[in-house]
Amino acid sequence: MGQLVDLLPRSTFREQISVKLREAIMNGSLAPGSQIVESRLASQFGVSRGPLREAIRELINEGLLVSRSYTSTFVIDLSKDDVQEIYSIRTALETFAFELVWEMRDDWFRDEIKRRHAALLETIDRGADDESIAAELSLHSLVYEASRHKLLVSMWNGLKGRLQIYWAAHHRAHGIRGPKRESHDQYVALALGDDLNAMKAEISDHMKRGAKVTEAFLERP
Amino acid sequence: MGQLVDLLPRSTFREQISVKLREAIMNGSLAPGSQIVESRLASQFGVSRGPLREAIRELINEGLLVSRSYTSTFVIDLSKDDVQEIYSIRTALETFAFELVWEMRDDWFRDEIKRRHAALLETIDRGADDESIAAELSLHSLVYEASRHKLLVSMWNGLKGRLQIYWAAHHRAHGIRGPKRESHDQYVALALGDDLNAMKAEISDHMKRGAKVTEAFLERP
DNA sequence: TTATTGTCGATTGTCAACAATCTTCCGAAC
DNA sequence: GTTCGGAAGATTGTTGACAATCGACAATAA
Repeated sequence: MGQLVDLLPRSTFREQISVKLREAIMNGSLAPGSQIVESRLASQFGVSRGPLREAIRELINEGLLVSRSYTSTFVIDLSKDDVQEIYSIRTALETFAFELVWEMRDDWFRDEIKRRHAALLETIDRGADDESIAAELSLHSLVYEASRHKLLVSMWNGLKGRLQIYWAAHHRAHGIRGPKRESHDQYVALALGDDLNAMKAEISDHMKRGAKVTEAFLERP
Repeated sequence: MGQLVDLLPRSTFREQISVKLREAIMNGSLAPGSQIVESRLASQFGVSRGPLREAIRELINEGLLVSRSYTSTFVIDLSKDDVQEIYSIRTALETFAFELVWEMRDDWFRDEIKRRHAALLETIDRGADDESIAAELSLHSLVYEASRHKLLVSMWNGLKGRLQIYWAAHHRAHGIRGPKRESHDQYVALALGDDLNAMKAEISDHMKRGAKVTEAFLERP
């Protein structure tokens, strides 16, 4: 028997706030380094500090906020080392994901990777920077999703959040453009091909390029 | 300049509770699958539900507890798939850690790995099961610590917690002994040697053996 | 008997007031 | 001028009461 009506989205304030907060950080309404004040945010959201604090704790655990006891809470501002670490772990995790997926690639996988790549190209052509970032991350997410490895997916989601903050904030601050049009041609071609080692090499290169570009933001005066 | 005195351990209730709770889960006072009731725990700890809830959320994010809105929260009970996933990710992460560390291994690393291995052997000889588990995890932790990769360390800590719960609980439940005496001879020897590929192969084998042993617990009637 | 509805206890979610802590700044002592 | 101390303000931490939700069981009607 099918679903007669949609499930009502009954969720707690904590859940709603944590997604709203995440959005606000990702889209730059809350800039990296800016201070979070519980009482102010609570009244903005129209809730009390209780559920708000729990949502904040969630983002702290995800590494999106940092706090000092009794004193203050801030949106993270990634350092050069942090970015380096994220990219190096990404290389390890995404390589592992491709190893898991390689023999399981099916029509759905092939169609979906083409679809997400096309979506990425479309946002680039439209000049929609923020959407390009999301589209690029969505393209990379595919292999994690396809791996059916829950732990791996959750680790990737953690990294993804931090990368997105970082990119979005710096693009806005410096007027830098999103991903280049041809940046994922090789990645997608190899992911559809039959040479796993070439794919691994491409992941490694791709991440090195990404780390370099991203680091460059930080060296601006 | 070094640290003159220890930092005073002035911490919030939330912090204290979260470590106490983690301990209670790890040492089996709170068995896998058992229910957590906020009001009961709060009065046991002598605090109100506020900070307790925040501590619980922390453990939920770490994957040690699960909760259903408005209904109940439980200590996790790992499934066969979960264990499989933990070991497979461990293989990827620990391999990556050895790649990072390999050329940086120094006297401290060599001394420390021998020291931790000796400590493991000592607990095994004493028949101290719980301590053996901690000692084994401490031995494996070394390469993560030595990598100086903060993200990698934090991911490992997440896995470590779940593994420890799992092992401790099942050892208690089934009267199974801790790690075998010779289980890490090869691992330590290769970590001190000069063949990175052999080390990687050993990690892969080691994890496969671990996954097998651990899974076996689950198949008991 | 069986399906439906109402009720009740248990548990988690939310709130608003109050406490503890940290930082800043100002004034006094030297 | 510098250092010390302490008050004031800002922010997070904690509390106890109250609200919302869920699951089970009893009451009811067909």
